[in-house]
Amino acid sequence: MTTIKDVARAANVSTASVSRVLAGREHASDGMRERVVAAAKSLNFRPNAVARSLRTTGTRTVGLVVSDLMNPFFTELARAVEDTARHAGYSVIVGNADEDAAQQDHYVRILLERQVDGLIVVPTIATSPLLREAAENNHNLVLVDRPAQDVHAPIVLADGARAIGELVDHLVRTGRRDLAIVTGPDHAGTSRERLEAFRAAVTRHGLPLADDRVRRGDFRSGSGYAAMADLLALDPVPDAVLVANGPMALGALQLLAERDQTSPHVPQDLALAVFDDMPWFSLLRPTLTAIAQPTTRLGERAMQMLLARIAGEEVGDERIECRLVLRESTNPRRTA
Amino acid sequence: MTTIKDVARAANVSTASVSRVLAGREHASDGMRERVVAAAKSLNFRPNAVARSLRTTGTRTVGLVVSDLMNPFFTELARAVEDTARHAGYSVIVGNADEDAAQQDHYVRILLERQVDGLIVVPTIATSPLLREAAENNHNLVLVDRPAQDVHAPIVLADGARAIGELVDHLVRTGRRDLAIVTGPDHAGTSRERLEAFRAAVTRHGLPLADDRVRRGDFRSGSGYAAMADLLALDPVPDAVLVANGPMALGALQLLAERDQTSPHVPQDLALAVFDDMPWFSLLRPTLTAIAQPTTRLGERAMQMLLARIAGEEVGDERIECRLVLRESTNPRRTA
DNA sequence: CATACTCATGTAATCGATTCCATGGAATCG
DNA sequence: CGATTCCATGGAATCGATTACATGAGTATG
Repeated sequence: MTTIKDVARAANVSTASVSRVLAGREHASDGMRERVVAAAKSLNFRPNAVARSLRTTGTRTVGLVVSDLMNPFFTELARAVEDTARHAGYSVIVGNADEDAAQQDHYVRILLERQVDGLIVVPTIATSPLLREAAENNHNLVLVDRPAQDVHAPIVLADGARAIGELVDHLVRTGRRDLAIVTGPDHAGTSRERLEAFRAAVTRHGLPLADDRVRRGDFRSGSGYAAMADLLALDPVPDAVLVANGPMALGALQLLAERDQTSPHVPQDLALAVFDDMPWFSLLRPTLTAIAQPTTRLGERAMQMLLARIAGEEVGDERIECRLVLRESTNPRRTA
Repeated sequence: MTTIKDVARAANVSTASVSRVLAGREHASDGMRERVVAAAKSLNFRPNAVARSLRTTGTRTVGLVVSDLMNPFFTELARAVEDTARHAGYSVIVGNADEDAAQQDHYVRILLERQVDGLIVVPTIATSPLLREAAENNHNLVLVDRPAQDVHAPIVLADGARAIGELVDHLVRTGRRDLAIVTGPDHAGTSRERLEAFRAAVTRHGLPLADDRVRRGDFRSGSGYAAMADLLALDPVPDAVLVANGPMALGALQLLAERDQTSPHVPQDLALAVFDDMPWFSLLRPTLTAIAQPTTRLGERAMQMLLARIAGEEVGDERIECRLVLRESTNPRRTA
C-alpha cells in the first residue's frame, strides 16, 4: 500500500506538505503542488481513512440500525438516510437488527467502537440500556419510527393517529360495526400507538373493541398469516380489519388467497386496510386501502437532525402525518 | 472518551497489560486480570476500533455495493451477505449505486479508503477502471449477479439460461408464437445474458424474434411501464412477454392494471412472466409466473468466497441455477 | 538598513491501540 | 547451589495520517 511517506519521498517534500497540498486548504508553491499531485497520481495514492480518523477524531460515517431490512418500509427509510448522508459527505453503515434486541445491541456496540460520528436507530425494543448509555455519554443519537423509553434522544415519528381516525370514520360510516386489528408486539412503541389510536377512534363511535378483536403479531409475515386465521375462526367474524404493517399484511393476504372460496369476501364481507402502503397494493383485486407513511421524509429528517446534532445544535422531536389512501378493499358493502 | 490509558492508570498497570488482558489471548496473574477487568468495566471502556485497525491493518469490515437497494432482490442479497458476515465476525458497509456508475465508483473509493478487508460489488456498468485497478492491486474483491469485463475477480452468478429455456418451451408448447421480452440496459451483463438465453430458446423452436419484440428498459419500474406500453402499441401485439426484472415487472403490471378494459387479457391474450420472483406474485389475479433466483444463496456464497479470499485461498467462479415457477399468467389460452 | 511580518516548508508530536523487546523474579534442572 | 528457562509485566516503537510549532527566506515598512 502506498502511504503518504512514499508520496513525500517521490515528490521530495515532507509528509506535512503532501498532506497540506492534498487537503487543498493552505497555499503551496506551484512547483511543489504539481510535484505532489503528480507523485500521488503516479503512485496511485489513496489516503488511509483509518489513520486520518484516528488523528482527527471524526469518521464522516454514521450508523443506521433498522429493525428489519427485508421490510420495504425500512429499505426506503435506509435509502433516504443514505441519500441525505451522501450529499452531506457522510457514509452510512447499516445494521439489521432483525427484530432482535440482542442483535440491535450488537450493532450499536460495534458502531460506537468504530467511532461513527452519529447513530440513527429504529428501536426494536422499547428499552435498551446500551442506547440509554450512549445517549447519556452524549453520543449523537437520533431515533426513528419507534419511541424508546428512558432514552434521551430526539426522535422522528410517523403520526398515524389522524389517518387511523379517518379510516375508522370511513369504516363506520359505510356500515362496519365489528372492527378488529392485527398489531405488533407490545414492546414496540408503534404497536401501542397504532392500537391506541384505533381503540380511541372505535370508542369515539360508541363501538366496543373486545379483546379477541385485538391480535398481536411480531411484524413478520408469518404472524400476519396466523393472526388472520385466528380472526376468521372467531364467531362472529369481524367485518373490518386493520393490519398494522406491511409484512403482516402480506401474510394475511396469503391466507385469504389460499382460502379463496371459503373465506369472507373482501370488501363485501370484510373490509381490509393496512398500515403502510406498497406499490403493488393497487395491483391486487380488490385494490388495497392503506395508510401511507411519509417514509422518505422520515429518513431525510432523521439524517438532517443527526447532522444538526453533529454540528452541535439542539434539535427537538418531530412528527410527520400519515395519509389515508382509500381503495377498493374498504368499499361499502353493496346492500343489494 | 475513556482510553486504554485511563484503564491502565486506574488498574495501576501498563497499557500493554490492559491490552493483553482484554484480548484474553495470553495469561496474566489473577490479581491483575481482575483489577483490569474491574477498571475497564467501571470506566465503561470501549476500545477504539479505529486505533486498533490502524495498528493491526484489518477492520473486520467488508463493503457491499449494490446497484439498487430499493429492488427487493438486492435487499435480500444484502441481507444474506450481512448474515453470513456477522456470523464470521464481520460487519458490512452497504453502498447504494442506484444504477449509476459514478455513484458506484464513489462507494468503491470510499470503502477502499476505509480499509475494508474485502469488497462485494454488483457492477452497475460492464466496465469500471476503478474496479479493475482494485482487483489488480489485489484487494479482495468478489462480484455478484452481473459480470464485468476486464475485472479479474471471482464472480457468483444466477444462471437463468436453463429456466428461461424451460419457460420458452412451455410458452411454445401451449401455443404462443409471438414472443417478446423487456430486458435491461445493454451495459449490464445480466441483460445480455437473459436476452441471449431467450433468443436462443426462441430460435431453437424455429420462431423469429424481431427487433421490435425486444424492448430495453433500465431495470426501474418506470421503464417497465413504458416498455409494456410500447409492446401493446405494436401490431400485432405479442402473445407472450418476459420482463427481465422485478421493478420493471411492477411497472408493466401497473400499465396493464390501468388499461384493464382495453388491454389484452392475461393469460387469454397475453402470457406474462417475470425474471425474479416476489412473494406477492401469488396474490395477483392471475397469479404470476416467475423465474425464481437463488438470491439468498447468491449472497451467502459471495460472502463465503470473500472470506476465503481474505483467508488467502484461491476461489473460482460460481453459477447457481434459477428455478421456473409456473403460475396462472402463462396458462394455455382456452380454445373454447 | 534594520525590524517586522508573511509565507512556504520541514520537524516532530499526536491520536489509541497493539506488540516487539527488555527486565527481573520465580521455577526448574543438573 | 549456580545456571537456565519461563513468564508476567513494563517500556517504547509502531501503524499513517494531521497539525502545532519552528525555521528561514523573502517582502514590506519606517
